Amino acid sequence: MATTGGAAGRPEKRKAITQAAMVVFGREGYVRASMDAIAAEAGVSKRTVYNHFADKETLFLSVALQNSAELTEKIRELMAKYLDRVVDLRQDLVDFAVERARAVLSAGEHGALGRAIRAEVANIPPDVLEAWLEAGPIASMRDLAAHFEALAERGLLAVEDAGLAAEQYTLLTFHGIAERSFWGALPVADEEVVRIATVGVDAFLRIHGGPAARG
Amino acid sequence: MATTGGAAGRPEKRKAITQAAMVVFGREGYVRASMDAIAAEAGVSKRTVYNHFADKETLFLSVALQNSAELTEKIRELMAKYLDRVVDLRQDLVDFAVERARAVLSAGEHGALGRAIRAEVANIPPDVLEAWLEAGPIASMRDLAAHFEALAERGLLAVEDAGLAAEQYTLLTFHGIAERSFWGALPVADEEVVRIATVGVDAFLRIHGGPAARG
DNA sequence: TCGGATAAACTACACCGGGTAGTTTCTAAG
DNA sequence: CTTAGAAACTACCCGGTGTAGTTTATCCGA
Repeated sequence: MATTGGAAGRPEKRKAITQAAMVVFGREGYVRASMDAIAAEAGVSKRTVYNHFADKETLFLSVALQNSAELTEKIRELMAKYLDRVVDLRQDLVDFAVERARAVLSAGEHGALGRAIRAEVANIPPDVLEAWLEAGPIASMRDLAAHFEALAERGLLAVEDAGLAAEQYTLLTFHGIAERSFWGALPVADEEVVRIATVGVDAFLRIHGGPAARG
Repeated sequence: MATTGGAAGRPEKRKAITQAAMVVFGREGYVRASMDAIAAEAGVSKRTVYNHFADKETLFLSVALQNSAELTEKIRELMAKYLDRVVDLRQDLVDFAVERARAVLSAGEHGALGRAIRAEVANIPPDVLEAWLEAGPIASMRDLAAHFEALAERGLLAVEDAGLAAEQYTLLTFHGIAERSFWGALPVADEEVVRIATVGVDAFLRIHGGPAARG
């Protein structure tokens, strides 16, 4: 019987499998990826893969959730680094936008799986999709909103709806690049990332710039 | 020999095939879609499909380009309707945003194929991808920029870079919904579309509102 | 205007090669 | 005795081709 959910078997093998699954699913997408390829990438027999995960779909969804949580954590660290102790608001907002774009879209790593999920959205069970959103994009948005709230209390931003501000910041500084690079599938020049982030922050500050930021 | 490029065979059959291909590719995605399913959907034998299109990839790319051009034309009409003779700027910008979102994301139709392309971007020949972008998103952006330019000359908008304004308008009024619905894969309540468009336009006018729009 | 000949296009169906998910069997090692 | 590895096996589906027969459009002669 496959130990689909709980931790079973050698943990390091399981880790190797999930890591390999992220790589292969991210590179090939769900449909194209084969269990043989994942087993090979993990340096493990296919039997072992099926000992840890019931089937292809279970493996994919499991890895997707894990990846989503990891990325959220990484972004959370970036926020702590750039938005906790703000001195130069505009510069810090630009730096965070750039680093986030790099973290999500830089070749292969975290964003690739997100692309696979977006491609498969119609075939993902609603509750799993919900969980993925909650652990990923929604969580990041909440974190960002909390930071904006704090900045607003310091008078650096003028926001009545921090959630809305977080969304608009993300749209203006990130989604343009994400769309242009097709969520990391195509490379984007780093100067382009910086340029878009800068322009986006300026626009954002026009909307939500606080008293201290208004000319 | 397959008559891949030129018009050959019965035109109505060819039309039925491209139409069916749009439906099936849009619903299943490139990899999952089978040529059998497309032939069945078209009410045509599989051999006929291969008489009109050399192979699956050719059919997909051909249909993608056609679809892209059609959608661009549809959006162009919406711009003509809402942005040619503007009287109430804010209302017209909202109306256009809502109608565009409906046109692109409404269940199944035009946006579905775009999703398939975004999923396959890594496997699409660069020159074809370029052509798709040029006939689709880039063309629409240019059209919108031209309209903004005209509005700026009337003093309704304050834009120095109309292209940038067009992008920001699109981000603020459209991409939020597109991302939330995964480009039409999941349904979105119409009130939500209207709400996001309205909020987006207000933000946009904070950035680029012209003299006549400033309080 | 009509009726059949002709050629192109289409259909139905079997078929091939290749690839995949998932299972099983057997073997080795800790 | 438990766990994993290797590899073969099953059952299936897909892209694409070959073929033989059928439909459809076009044209030509009376």
